[in-house]
Amino acid sequence: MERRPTIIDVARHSGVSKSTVSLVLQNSPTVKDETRRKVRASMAEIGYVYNRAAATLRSSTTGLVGLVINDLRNPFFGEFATSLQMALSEKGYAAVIANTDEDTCVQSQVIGAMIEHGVAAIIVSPAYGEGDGGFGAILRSGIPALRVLRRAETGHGSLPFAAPDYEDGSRAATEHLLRTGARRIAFVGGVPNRSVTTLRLQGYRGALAAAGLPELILPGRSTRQFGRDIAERLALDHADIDAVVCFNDLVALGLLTGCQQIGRKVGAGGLRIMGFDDIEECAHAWPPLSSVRCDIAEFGEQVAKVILKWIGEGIPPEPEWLSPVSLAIRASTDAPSRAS
Amino acid sequence: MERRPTIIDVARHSGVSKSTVSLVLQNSPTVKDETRRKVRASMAEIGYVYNRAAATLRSSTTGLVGLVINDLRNPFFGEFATSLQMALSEKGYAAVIANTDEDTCVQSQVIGAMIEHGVAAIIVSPAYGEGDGGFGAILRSGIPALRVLRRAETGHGSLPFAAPDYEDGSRAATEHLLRTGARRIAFVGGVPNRSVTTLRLQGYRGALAAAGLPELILPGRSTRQFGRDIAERLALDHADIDAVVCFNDLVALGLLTGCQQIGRKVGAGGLRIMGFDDIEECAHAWPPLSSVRCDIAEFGEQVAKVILKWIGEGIPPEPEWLSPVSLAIRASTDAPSRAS
DNA sequence: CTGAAAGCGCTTACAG
DNA sequence: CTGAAAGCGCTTACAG
Repeated sequence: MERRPTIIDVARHSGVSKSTVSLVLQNSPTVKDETRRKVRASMAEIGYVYNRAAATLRSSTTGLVGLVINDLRNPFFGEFATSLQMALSEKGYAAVIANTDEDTCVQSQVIGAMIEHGVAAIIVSPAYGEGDGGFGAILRSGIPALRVLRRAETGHGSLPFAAPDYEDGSRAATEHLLRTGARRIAFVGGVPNRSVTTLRLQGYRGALAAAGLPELILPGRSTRQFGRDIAERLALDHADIDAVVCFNDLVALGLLTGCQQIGRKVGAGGLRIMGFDDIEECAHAWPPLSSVRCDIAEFGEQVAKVILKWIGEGIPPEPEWLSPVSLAIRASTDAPSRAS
Repeated sequence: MERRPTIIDVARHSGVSKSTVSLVLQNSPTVKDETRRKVRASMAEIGYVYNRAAATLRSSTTGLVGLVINDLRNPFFGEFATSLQMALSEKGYAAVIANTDEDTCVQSQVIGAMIEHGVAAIIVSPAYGEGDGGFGAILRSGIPALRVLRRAETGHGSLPFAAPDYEDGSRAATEHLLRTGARRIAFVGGVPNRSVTTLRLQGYRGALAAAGLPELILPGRSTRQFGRDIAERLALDHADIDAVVCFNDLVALGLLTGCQQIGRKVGAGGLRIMGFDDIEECAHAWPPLSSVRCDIAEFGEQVAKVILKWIGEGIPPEPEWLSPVSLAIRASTDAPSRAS
C-alpha cells in the first residue's frame, strides 16, 4: 500500500498552499468558492483522507465523545446509549462506548483510556460501589463531563447530573393505581439504598402516605428472574396485595410471566402491575404493560444537545436537570386491552 | 487550568531524557528497572496523562477499533457489541461504536468518520440495501476489516466474513421438532432474499425435504409485533401447523405472547415454538422458549481475538468462518418446564 | 484572500 | 542503557 495522501499532496495537486487546503478542510469563509471547489476536487481525485490525529495534536480538540455505561445489555441503558450516539454522530462526533458491567474498577480503567484518547466530553451512567470510579481523573483532566441516569457519589466535588424525574414517576404511578381502585399496593424490586431505588421508593411512599394506606416493600434484583420468582411469593404470603409498582420494566415483565405461570390474572379484576421506564417491549407484552414513560430515547437526544453546547460554546449545563416523565397506561393496570 | 504535562515535563522531573520516558511508556525492556520506577513515580506525581493523538500521529497506530452495527437496539446485536467491546477493552483497545439503523447511507458516513479517526480495524454488521455502504472506503484505506453476522454484498472485492452457522442451526431445530413428533412445521418471519433469511430457510427446507414433509413459509418483519400478529393467522388459516421455527427470538417471543392472547397452548400437546439466537430472555419467558443457541457473547469474544491477531501480528482471519451453534431445548418445544 | 514558518507531543532511528 | 535530532500531518498566528 502507498502512503496516504496528506494536505501537502492536495496542495501540490491543486496548486495552492497547504494552509489554504487546511482552511478548506475547516470550511473557512475566507477561501474563495472557486478555490474551495478546486481543492475539494483534488481531494476526491487523489483519495485524500483527513487525519484527525494530526488535527487533534495541533488544535487539541477531538471529535470523540466518551460514553460509559454501567449495564449496556439492559435495554434501558442500551436505548439511551444508542439514541445519544446517533445524535452525536449526526453532528460529526464519534462515540467511544464502554460497558462497565457495574464494576467501578472497570469504570475507572475505561475512563482513563478515554481521557488518553482525548475525548471532548464524557458522559457516565455510573456503577455503584467502592472507589472513586475514575471521577477523580475526570475532574483533574478538566474535560466536560456529565453524570446521567444514576446519581453516584463522586467523592470529589460534583459533576452536573441529569436524569428522568424518577420520584415524580413513581408518585404518579402509585396515584394512578389508587384511582383504579387498588388499596394494597406493593413496591417490588430495587436494591435498597441505591439512589434510583431511593427515589422510586420515595414517590411510592409519598402517594401512599397521602392516601393513608400502608406500604409493602419487597426489594430485590432488577431482573426478569426476580420478577418471575416474586409472583409466587406475592400470591402465597401477600394475598391481599392488589397492585404492584415495579422497580423497573424487567421486574414487571418477569412478574407478568410469573403470574401466567401460576395462573394469576393480571389487570383490572386481578393483580394490577405497573412497570417503570417504558422500554419498547412493554407495549408488546401480554397483557400490555403499563409503565412510567421516561422516554429514554428523547432523553438521550437532550443529553447530546447539552453536551454539544458545552463542548461547542463552553456553556455548561445546569448542575442538576430532571426530565419530566409521564404514564403509559395499558391493560396491566387498567383499560381493556387494545392492539398497541 | 494549567497546561497538561508532557513527556518533557516528566523527563525534567525525573532527570532523564524524553526518549527514555517514551521507552518507559512503551514498557521497553531496554530501560533499567530502577529508571523505570523513577520515571513512573514522576508521572504519578506530576499527573502526567499519555497523549495518544501524538503517539498516533507519529507511529500511525491507534488503540481504537470501529464497530458498526445495523441495529444496536436489538438485544442480539447489543449483546454482540457489548461482549466484543469488553474483550477489546481488556486488551487496551477502545471501541468506537455506531448504530446505522439499517441505513446504508448512515453506514457509509460512520465508516468514513472512523477511518478519519484512524481506527486500527473495523468490524461491521452491515445494513442491507442500496449503495456501497462505505465498503469502498474501507478497501481503499487498507484497514483490517471484518464483516460479521450478515453477509452483505460489498460490490468491491471481499472482506473476510464470520457468523454463527445459521443454516446448520435451523436444520438442527427442524430435526428436533420432527423428533418430538411434529409433522406440519412452519417457518415464520424473516425478510425474503436477505442472506440470513436465506440461510435459516435453507436449513429448515433441507430437514423437511429429508423427511418428505411439506413446507409452509410465512415471511415477515423480525419483530415481536409480527410474531404476536401471526399467532392468530396461524390458528385461523393454518390450523394443521403443529410446530414453528421462528426467524429469530423476537418473533418467537411475540408469537408466545400472541398464543397467550388467543388462549392457545404452547409446547408439547400444543403449538411447539422454536426461537433463533437464544437471547437471554428466552430462558425467562413462559413457557421457557427453546432456541438455537448462537452464543453471541462467546462469538463476540472470538471476533475480538481474531481482530487483535490481525492488528497485532498481521495475520488476517480465514476468508470465511462459521462458528458452531447448538440447541437450547426448553418447554416451548419439548420438556416439561423447569426453573431455568 | 493566500503563503511561509512554527509547533502540537509523541516515536524512531541513530549515536554514544 | 540513554541522549540529541528529525519528523508524523495537521492548525495557527502572522505577513503579504
